[in-house]
Amino acid sequence: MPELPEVETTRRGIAPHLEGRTILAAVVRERRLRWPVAAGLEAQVAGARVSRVGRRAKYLLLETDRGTGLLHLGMSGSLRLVDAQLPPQRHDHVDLLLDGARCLRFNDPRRFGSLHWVTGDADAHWLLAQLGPEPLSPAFTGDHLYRASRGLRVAVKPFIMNARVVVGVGNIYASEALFRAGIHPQRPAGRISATRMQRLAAAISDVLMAAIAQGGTTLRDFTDSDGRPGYFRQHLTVYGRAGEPCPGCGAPIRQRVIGQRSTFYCHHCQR
DNA sequence: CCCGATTCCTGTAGGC
DNA sequence: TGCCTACAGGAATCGG
Repeated sequence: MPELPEVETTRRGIAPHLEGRTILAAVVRERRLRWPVAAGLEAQVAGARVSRVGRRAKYLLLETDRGTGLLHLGMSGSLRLVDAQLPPQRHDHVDLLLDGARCLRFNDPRRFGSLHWVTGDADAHWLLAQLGPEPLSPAFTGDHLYRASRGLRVAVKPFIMNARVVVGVGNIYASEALFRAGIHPQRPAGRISATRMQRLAAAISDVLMAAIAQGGTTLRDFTDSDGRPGYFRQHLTVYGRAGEPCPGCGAPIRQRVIGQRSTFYCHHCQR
């Protein structure tokens, strides 16, 4: 399920194939995604020349001379570059046909993904306007987390998964970062010291960078734009490891639901 | 404002 | 073997 490292892996995979290319046409087979694909999108896209493929949070930005494509992979979405003649398969919802007989193909079984076309400033789009800092940017610091959390009683895990606080931290990496920082996921965010928030910010950026270096995490269905899985799964310390010994103390990893999400942690090492 | 619950969707795993 | 149910989760939105 794509979190920031998986989206960044996808971005790096498709960028060389898109930048400088012209999108000849869009083919939308299924408009019912997380947000309905606008009826006029095909007309807006046709003829657009891609200058750059960017990323904001978990959104891919297809920057062109005619606007910006705003693509979210949801939790089961993937992009592949295929021959334009390759017949579409089940859940292949959108094709962007490129010059050179290639095609960027969006597949999303659960349809939690989305595609918008934005003219003007993409950062002002309603999906992006309220987002917090990028976790791998200088704006993301322990001090930011500390100040954003004062007075909040919400558990720290849903706090760091809140995109207004910091973007790109999904369920897997939230558990991993909290383990690395030695912080119990249930601890109220507003009761964590500035020093421990520094550790948490460092843990978040460290685990995300490490995951990007491994091409992301494949649990069951994530593949990059060439159809290859990511290899960070074997580096996950707590996620999906309920009952296994904690590498720090040997106590069994616990699993419980926090903020409606399955959470993994060591009761002994995380306080 | 704060925060928990609900909602969208389908593939997969587990129980019987 | 096969059916049925629970669960997975990003993130907007609703309700208290």
